[in-house]
Amino acid sequence: MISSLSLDQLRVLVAIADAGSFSAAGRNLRRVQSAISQTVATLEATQEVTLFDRSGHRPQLTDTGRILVQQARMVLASAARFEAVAAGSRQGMEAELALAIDPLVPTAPLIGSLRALHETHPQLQISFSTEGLGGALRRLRAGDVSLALCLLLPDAPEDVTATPLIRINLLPVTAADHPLATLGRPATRVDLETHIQLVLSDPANRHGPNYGLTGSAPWRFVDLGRRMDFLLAGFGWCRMPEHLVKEHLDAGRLVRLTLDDDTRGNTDPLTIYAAHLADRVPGPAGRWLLSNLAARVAD
Amino acid sequence: MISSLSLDQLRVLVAIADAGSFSAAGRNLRRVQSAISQTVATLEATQEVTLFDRSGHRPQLTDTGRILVQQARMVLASAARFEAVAAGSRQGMEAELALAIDPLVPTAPLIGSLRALHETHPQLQISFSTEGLGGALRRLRAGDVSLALCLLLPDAPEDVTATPLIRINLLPVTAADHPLATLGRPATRVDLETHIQLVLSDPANRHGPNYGLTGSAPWRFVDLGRRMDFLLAGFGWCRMPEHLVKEHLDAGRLVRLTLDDDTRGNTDPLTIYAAHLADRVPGPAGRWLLSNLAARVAD
DNA sequence: TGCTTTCCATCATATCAGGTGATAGTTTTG
DNA sequence: CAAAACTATCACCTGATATGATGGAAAGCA
Repeated sequence: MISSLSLDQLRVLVAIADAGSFSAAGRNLRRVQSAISQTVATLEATQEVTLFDRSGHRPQLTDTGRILVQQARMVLASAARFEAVAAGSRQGMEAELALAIDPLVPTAPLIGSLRALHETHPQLQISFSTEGLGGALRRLRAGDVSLALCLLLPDAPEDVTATPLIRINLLPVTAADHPLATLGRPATRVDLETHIQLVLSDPANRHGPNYGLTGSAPWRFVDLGRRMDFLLAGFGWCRMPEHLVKEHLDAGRLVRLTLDDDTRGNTDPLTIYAAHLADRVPGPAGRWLLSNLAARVAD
Repeated sequence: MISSLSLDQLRVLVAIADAGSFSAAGRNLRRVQSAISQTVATLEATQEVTLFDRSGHRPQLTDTGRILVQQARMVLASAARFEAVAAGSRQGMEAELALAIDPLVPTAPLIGSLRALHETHPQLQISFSTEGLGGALRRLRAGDVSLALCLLLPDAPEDVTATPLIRINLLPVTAADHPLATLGRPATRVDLETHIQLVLSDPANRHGPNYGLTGSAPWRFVDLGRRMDFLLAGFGWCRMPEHLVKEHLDAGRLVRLTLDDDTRGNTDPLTIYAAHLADRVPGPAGRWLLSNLAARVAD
């Protein structure tokens, strides 16, 4: 046998440390004292350590023994976590919750909900991925994640079930020193097409549809942060979620564009959906997260 | 039995995950395949979980099973730490190393040595205490710590064995705007006695000897940092370790006092000793730390 | 397709770790 | 000094578990 150490030996050791004597530990564990004595003896023999100092009346933990009791508590704690995970999945709890979210999803409420989820279900492993636009849906379809927070444009697929979660306003904006900012009248399609549009695009699908594409000279970005850098630097215009540009608008670094009727078609609020595969319903933890998140964004 | 989970079950579970099949795991563990099969069955029964999907040819880990394998690895890792501690103490290694240091001991080399000690003996628990002057020696005598880095003034006690470790220069200093700083001649005993001396004193022994006490109006401090604050604020003068005031001297915030022959008696370098009780010799880790520290301060 | 190999579940049997109960010795308590 | 509490040791026995054999199913191979 590679190692003869057993959890039972550790349980006995900790019980002795807690109870204060071999006999008391035996009573707590419902074993006779001799069994305790013997377990300690074999533990000491197999590990070749002296756990108790027998010179006095009742055995006293040695220095080594005290440290090993601490170690034993840690082992038992991790064993308890093992059993907690088992108990969780026994009640139908998924063993892990894998999430994917699209870049446009606001992270503030998500962070709060994830923290609350971890506190409620400490043994649940949570994994999280965010990639370019469309990545969340792709990971959902690939089976990598069980829950996606994503857009469903241009069309709602058949194989996923989605519930609306948040609506975010997209505002056409540009830098304060950009020509479009000083136009003095609503921008027409021609105005827009003569300037660079900074678009988010699905990196895996470069020639597919680009949500909100109007102009003809798009620069393509995968992540919002980098697009924001270019936007602030005055390289072009784009539609941005209201909550991300509010501060810049207030500070005057960005300005909101007014569009004429012709180009206003796709300025509807964008809806973020919580989606899962139709044949793979989220477990209790996933549903808990969704309801918590829904309550949080309702504020 | 409170919990029937055993380390052996976890070893088997992990072995299967590593080997890829029950049979291969059995070969690795030198048990027949039926023993593996049975262990898995009882683990699944007692925890009431399904670890393997038996629908295919060879059992495949379920989602829950995968997570539980991860958990099992963590339990086994902590069990391995338990055994590492036991193995360490089997070789005479102390189970924990408790240190106490006096405030004047320079911390820079100590931090380096402690980090190296932790890398060399990861399973060793290191505890560390620093209190007022004399506190290290007191904790050593009380048996709280096995090793003290401390002064041995005014006299070397009989019951401890000490080896010199570092000599630190004590410089009489005061703030640049203090009257003593602009004296223009070596300070006499009378000069010093008319000004406040900022002394470190043993908080447990307020009326005992105060190392380096010259003046008659001492302000007593327990920690060096606070004393430094008062020193810089121009409240008085004191002797400080060279390495702590070098920067302030260079910057002109503090100035070194020159003393006349009469008061120069106790300006000898102060020796920091590594001390242990004569009847309680440090183990390998303590000796390792001392030699590493000695090499470090030799630079 | 047919043969061989590999794999797993099940069962009866054997074995051994470990729990039980009794006893003796020691220290503490009153 | 007696009673109580505690531990070590021993013989004994129980039960968990490893073994070995068997059967069936899937996969590899010619």
